[in-house]
Amino acid sequence: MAAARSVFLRHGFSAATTDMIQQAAGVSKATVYSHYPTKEALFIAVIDAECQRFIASIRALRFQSTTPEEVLLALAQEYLEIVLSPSGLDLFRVVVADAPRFPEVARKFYLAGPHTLNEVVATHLDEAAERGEMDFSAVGRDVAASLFVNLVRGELQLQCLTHPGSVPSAAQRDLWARAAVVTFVRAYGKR
Amino acid sequence: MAAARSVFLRHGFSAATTDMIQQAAGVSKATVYSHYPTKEALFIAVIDAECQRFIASIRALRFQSTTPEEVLLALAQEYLEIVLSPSGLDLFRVVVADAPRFPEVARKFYLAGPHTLNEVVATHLDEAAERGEMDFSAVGRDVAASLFVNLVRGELQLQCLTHPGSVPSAAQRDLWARAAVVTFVRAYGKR
DNA sequence: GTCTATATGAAGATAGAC
DNA sequence: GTCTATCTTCATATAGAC
Repeated sequence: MAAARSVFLRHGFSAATTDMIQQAAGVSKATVYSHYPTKEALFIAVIDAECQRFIASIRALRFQSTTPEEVLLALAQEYLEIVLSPSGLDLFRVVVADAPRFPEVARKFYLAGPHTLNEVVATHLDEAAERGEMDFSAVGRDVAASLFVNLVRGELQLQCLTHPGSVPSAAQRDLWARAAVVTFVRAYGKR
Repeated sequence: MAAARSVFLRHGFSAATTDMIQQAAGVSKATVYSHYPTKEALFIAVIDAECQRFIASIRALRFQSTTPEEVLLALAQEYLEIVLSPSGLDLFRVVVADAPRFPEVARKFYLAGPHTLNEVVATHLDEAAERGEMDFSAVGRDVAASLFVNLVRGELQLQCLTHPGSVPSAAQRDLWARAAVVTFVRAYGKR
């Protein structure tokens, strides 16, 4: 599994070969096929496990800051770290690339990553709204949560995906996290 | 080229075979190789041409509305139509998937699509700022332009990429376009 | 459970005739 | 310029011994 994970995340489904996986694992071809019936089944197992890791890392995000700005900023910074990590980018790449061939895997990824985060954010927005700190009546809580997540992730993720190998600096991550929070709070914070 | 475009956009580089392209074009293997030396070269030619189409469609966006809201809304709606079109989604999928193997192609795509649009939007934001209708001093004009684009594209593009075949309704596109504009104007419009 | 060895098919690319 | 036929390599998957 570890070998398959490394190979599939790096090359995607089609370009990955069972030879690579077999060599990375230090076993023979037949050993791989004794555990998983086909290359497809192994791929699905790998991506499913990776989605579980993703969910866990997102659900582990914790915030006990004071102001809404601080909560959102902490959330933005930690989320950027996850999504811009090498494995985060590789997972996104592979899932999107092979979505037409593995639609179930892609759906599961959406639920594991973006959807889970939307829910986490929506919960925090609810609390802020209840405390009277913010107001989302213009678009609704769920839409607002998704808009915030996309503000945070958008530009940097796209740059990373189209400039493979070049990692954005901590300063850049901080800049975009703050810009997203500033925008969101200006739009929905009470004056 | 038309046959190669169809096959590469549907399957990506690795899963596409020269046989598919040859059959789709109604010619023989050797004919393909008499025009392009390798599969790689054909792929690069196809994606480059597609990026040119992308630039052209973005630069063709025109707006002569009155209020900043209307300009941004028209822009958002037309951009969503481009980016959520079958060829727009396929291009994104393939470019991102094969970025590690074809980094130059991926860089060109970023410049053709997201970067070009950022520039177009930034120009309009400049005009709005000069007219005193908006104020981007908090984050800067370029960052603001990118934030707006990501508000517009974010959620729907991600859903389309992870739910292949299911096209969002016109009502959904309208909902997200309006939500993005509302958020952006609330954040940066003069009161 | 794991190995070596191999079956079987398909991929990218070319030779040479028309 | 295009075709048919073919070369070579490498892919997935399996058979059978240890």
